[in-house]
Amino acid sequence: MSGSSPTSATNTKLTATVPESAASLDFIRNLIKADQETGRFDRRVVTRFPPEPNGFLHIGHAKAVFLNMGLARDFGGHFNLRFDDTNPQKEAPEYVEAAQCDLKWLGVIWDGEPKFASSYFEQLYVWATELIQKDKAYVDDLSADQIREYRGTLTEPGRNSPFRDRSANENLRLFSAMRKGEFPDRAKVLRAKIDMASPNLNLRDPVLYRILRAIHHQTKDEWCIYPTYDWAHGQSDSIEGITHSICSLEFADHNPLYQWFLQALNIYAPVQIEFARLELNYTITSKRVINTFVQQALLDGWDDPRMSTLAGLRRRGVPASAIRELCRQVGVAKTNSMVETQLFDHCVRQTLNAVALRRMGVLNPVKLVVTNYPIDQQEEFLAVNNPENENAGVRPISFSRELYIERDDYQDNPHRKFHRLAIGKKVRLRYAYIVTCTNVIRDDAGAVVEVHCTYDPATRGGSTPDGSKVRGTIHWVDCRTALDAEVQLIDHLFLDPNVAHMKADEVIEVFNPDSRVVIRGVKVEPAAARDARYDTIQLERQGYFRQDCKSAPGHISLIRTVALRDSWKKIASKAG
RNA sequence: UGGGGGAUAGUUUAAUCGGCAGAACACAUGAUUCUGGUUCAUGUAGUCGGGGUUCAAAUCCCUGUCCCCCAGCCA
Repeated sequence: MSGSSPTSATNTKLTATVPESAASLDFIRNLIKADQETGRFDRRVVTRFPPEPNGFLHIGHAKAVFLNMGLARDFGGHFNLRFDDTNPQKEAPEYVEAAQCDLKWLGVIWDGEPKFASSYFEQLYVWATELIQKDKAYVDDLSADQIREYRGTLTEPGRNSPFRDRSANENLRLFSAMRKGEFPDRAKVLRAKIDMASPNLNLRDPVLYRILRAIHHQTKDEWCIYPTYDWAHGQSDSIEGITHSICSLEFADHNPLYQWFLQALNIYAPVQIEFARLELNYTITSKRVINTFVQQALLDGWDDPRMSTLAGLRRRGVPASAIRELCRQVGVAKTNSMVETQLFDHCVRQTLNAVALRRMGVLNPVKLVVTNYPIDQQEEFLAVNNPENENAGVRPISFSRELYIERDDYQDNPHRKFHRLAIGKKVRLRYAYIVTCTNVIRDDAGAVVEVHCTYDPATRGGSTPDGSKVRGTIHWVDCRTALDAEVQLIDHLFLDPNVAHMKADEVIEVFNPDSRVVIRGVKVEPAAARDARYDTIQLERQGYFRQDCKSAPGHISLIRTVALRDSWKKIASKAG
């Protein structure tokens, strides 16, 4: 700190919580650390997460929220949730609700009550009149089209509006009349008087207020004029005492305007820092595109399990901690970047591997008959719930003469490295017995309808008392106890990894029609169906699954969160 | 082509004052394994180009190239 010794518990905490041991901090943490060391901020760090409630939160928001909350936590500061609700035409109360629900699920804890930019409307109005009195704002009668014309272009300066030189008194009177509803929607605006020739277009007399007769989800019909983002954002930050206002790269050009307002009003000025937002390949977050897809019934809704909305990821069975881990691995920088979904999948598997209960389920069943097993006999084996965690315990699984196994686990003429069933070959039925395939029964078309095996009673539990090695172990479920289920196999929603940067009307062209494949006739052990309702489970050798919370009551529909890594696929494809 | 931002393995990132370019994912090979999972070991692979300063440059200087953002009364 600035050399003075800490005198209060608060100060002690502040210095003590600066992350110092960390080998490498991101550029924002380095900046804040430097700010604290030079005493640039004499107060503790305050950050905020400021979503507009105009849609569902997605994985990109997760990065922003973890960054802002992490900053506050790391530096012993304060973290606000604020809804930037300045455009009632696009916003709705259900988004305010959903955002809080999604954030809680993510494990985000904000300090105090959620804030709303709309609760600062009166103060913003007062400040606007102050600007007018200082001859720094004026009421403009130009239409939106005319304002655009007058603004000039990237290379040509703009021209002053003919209404730019109205007197402060006239502006005050007109602005007050705007608020009172004396003019039709969009008839007039309040603009800052800055510089129509500025090379930064944001400084060419930006609009501060527009007339809009819309019912606002928070302020109802109290207002018919609404502040723009630029006018509301910085002052809201200032009111909340935000020290570091973190935003995404595209707002860098707004920073001079952000500071201009605060200086003109002579009020506390936070520092704005821009970072690159999170983009995932094969993924889109555009609200407009998502809406179009929902309307065309290509998507279930905002919580479609193929989507990278938090609601979609949650429904898919992705744990919140995996999203946090992804954000941690991705880091924070100013370089535009596109993260591979493989990294995300890795984070999901890593998290789930440690905690997911192992269960057995057969996606594409064929019957296996243990011909030398007594017809009336049934027994139970104990199967471990999670080999990564002994404390997860065991569960009983039922075994009898007729089982379901994966159709793929039998082959007529197997590749040399195929370690599963073929006539004459041995395989271990997981946790049960070693069996030897004797023959298969076929239908008229030649398709296998039953695989026949004999079992060795000495191998009970799957052990090999004679010390022999059995390479293959396959999963199975008992026909007597198996439950019918369906499974939703989720794949990329789009076929083009760069879809996030495509034009909205091109996106439809790369929609992946196989992004959700529903498989029926699946057989699962009872515990699988039971546990998948509350947690994401692993179906051994298949992947991680979660009961679809949107499916009909009593109907078992498991969404595959992510498949297991599969090195056999590579071996098999090499062999041809 | 006005302004702003950026460029380190395939991807995302790290590198204190100018001092051994380091990770993770992906990929490849092998070992272990009652999940072709997990775990472990090993390997392939990088400083945008060209000059300059220096014993020493990802880092400093000059110069060029490429990418992203900005012309909403959206945020």
